[in-house]
Amino acid sequence: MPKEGITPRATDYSQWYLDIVRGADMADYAEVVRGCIVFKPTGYAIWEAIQSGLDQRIKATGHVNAYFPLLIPKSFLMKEAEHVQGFAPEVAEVTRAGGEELAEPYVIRPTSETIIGYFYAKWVRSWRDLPLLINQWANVMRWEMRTRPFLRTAEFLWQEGHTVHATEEDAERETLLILHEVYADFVEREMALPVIKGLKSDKEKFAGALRSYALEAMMQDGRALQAATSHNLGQNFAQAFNITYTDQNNTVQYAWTTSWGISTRLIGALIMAHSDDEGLVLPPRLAPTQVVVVPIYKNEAERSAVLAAVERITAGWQGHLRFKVDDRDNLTPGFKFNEWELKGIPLRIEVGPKDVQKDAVAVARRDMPGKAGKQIVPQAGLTERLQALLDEIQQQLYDRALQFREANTHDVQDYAQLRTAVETGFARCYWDGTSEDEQRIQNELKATLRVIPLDQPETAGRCVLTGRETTRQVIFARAY
RNA sequence: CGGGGCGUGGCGCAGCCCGGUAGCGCACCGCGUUUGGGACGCGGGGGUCGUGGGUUCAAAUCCCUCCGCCCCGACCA
Repeated sequence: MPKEGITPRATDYSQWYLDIVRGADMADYAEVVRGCIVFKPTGYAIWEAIQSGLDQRIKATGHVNAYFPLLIPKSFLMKEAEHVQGFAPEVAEVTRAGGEELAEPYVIRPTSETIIGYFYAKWVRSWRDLPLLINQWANVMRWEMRTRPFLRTAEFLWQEGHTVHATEEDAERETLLILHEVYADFVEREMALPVIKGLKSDKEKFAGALRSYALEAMMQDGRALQAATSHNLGQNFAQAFNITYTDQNNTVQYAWTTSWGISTRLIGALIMAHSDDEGLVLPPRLAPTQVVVVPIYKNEAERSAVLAAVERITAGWQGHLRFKVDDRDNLTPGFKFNEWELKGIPLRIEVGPKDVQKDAVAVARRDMPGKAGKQIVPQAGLTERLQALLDEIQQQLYDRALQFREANTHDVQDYAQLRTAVETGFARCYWDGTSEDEQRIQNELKATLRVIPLDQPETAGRCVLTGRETTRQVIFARAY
């Protein structure tokens, strides 16, 4: 049955998204600050779960955390030609402070390559100082024309890794390590979101990078969302900021740097990949609360019996399950069912007088709304059963998203097929065009070259636009 | 930045055309009855009608100004 206040996806996908954000109580518009949102506790808890999973992987691959200033001298931004062109239009500036006009304005960081580059130039002297592997968790600001909660906000939270290496090979290895071991591993395993790993085209790469790698995911409306990026910056920033080291042969060399990031936009991806017309659907491994218990009773005698049973049942859960008992007395069970569905809690346990009598509980799966996902199970062995169910749900969400992506990815041979394919999903095709050709497709079809997958076919084919033979296959799609 | 829409209790809206006591639903507070899929009754609180100006005996309503927000595009994580 349709949820009150949630526009069905089929009616208006964009409105559905906004309804989920509001309905699940994840964010509030920061109405007084253009394009910004308040991350409410429910939404912020998801970010904390993302942070925790990523931070572990970042550290496990040898990186450490640090923190750099929010404000960057404006001149820093100007030092890398492509970089300034890419970011200048959307930076906010601080021109006054302490009641006086500043000699040099600061920009509020849109990303930190420049300020970090400045310090790295000071810190790096010898080949022995390399690699330098630092990550920072921070907020950044980009004055975007059009904003949407989580997906694109003027201020957003992210992590940005910035590393320095002695050789191009080392920098490339780092860029790919992050893509595979940190980002793809996290997004696929924890968020249950299948991704296509690949390279960005020159047109789409990060402003100032040599090469950008990215993870692309498909949302339920068939559009692409870039879930993560990892950039090999070459020597561009090393030259702009004079990051040099003395090698084993006593020769001064420019270093090679990388940068990589994941942002609160992932919360938007999470919503759009898994949720349904009943509300948010959270993958169990990421869900701040995995199990909610709703006690049901009619009178005081039943109440004490049921609550005692709940106490007994949940006693063994500590350390095994993240759970919550909804013992609010002023709301009906039906209201609670709807509320927790809206908030995406993976499993709901109902404990009523009938269950107490039978030493059973009712278990409802969020990924299978309605009767299909509801069953009565014995209290004995419940903890293990719930853990197994959570694993099953996690897998189910991943499989479902992957099937959806496969079903909506079309191999296209010519322009007419490309046009049709990007209306509903990904178009996979051979490509030998230029940046100008990409621009033309963007103008005509509103689709962009999302990614050049790392997995490439053995055989050659004809470019969807030019007809030239090529071995390079790419994904075109409309994107968020 | 171009195109469109909207500003009225916390939220969603009606009222405006045709000027005359600011209203409805939800939410909120109190009491009581309820509770296995969004409970019900009774009582109650809360609004500079976005801003500034003008017309008028009288403006939420008519005229002008400014501001803000949302949606659709181009730009972007």
